[in-house]
Amino acid sequence: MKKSYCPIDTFINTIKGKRKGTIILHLFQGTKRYGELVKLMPDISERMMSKQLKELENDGLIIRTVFPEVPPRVEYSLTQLGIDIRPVLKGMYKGGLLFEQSIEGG
Amino acid sequence: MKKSYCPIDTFINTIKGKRKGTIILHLFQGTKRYGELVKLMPDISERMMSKQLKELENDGLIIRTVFPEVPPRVEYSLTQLGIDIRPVLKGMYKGGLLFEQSIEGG
DNA sequence: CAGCATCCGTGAGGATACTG
DNA sequence: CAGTATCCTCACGGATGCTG
Repeated sequence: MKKSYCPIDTFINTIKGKRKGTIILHLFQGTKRYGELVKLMPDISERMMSKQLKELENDGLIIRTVFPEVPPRVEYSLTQLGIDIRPVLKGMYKGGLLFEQSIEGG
Repeated sequence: MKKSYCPIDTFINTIKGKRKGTIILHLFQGTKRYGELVKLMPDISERMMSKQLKELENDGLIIRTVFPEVPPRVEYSLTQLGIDIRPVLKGMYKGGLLFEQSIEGG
């Protein structure tokens, strides 16, 4: 993650990746396994899912925990930073609903 | 603007364009002329500025008013929809600050 | 003053196949 | 199960110049 000209751009650049917002939204429900996230979001390929997850991890928003089991198990959960932006994400969700209403309304 | 799989993606897709967040932030201060916006954001080219402004207009977030004068004058202001998302944008701004702190903190 | 036209490079993201 | 590797496309955005 790189500092931008304005904090709002820092924020946008961090969460604008493909379906990142939805991934975080799902993690608000609690820790999830990789396969669970894939099933929850059938429209994104596994390549994209792992890319986005890795970026979110690098940006300090989520934690990746590997369990040394067979078959392998990997769980994803939010960091404190990820939890902190929950109200913002909720606001964005509501904002998205507003936008969609304004489409339908013409 | 196109409806997405999840409202939060609708929102992100609408404001993820280059410097759109900052443009809206400036318009919270009140109506601004095209040249004012350009001066406020020297790092983005005029081509980009007019592109972003047009997209924001198409998405129903800002209003473009042309004054039939010589020399020409064009003013940009927020629509009700643009005003409605003010708290969200403010939250994103604060979230961006959090992210930047977490960079500096390591 | 407030743009648009044109050209072009880059990288985000899609499709498919393979692996520890 | 949870990824990675490879290849490819196209639209986002940069640079520059022109116009009503």
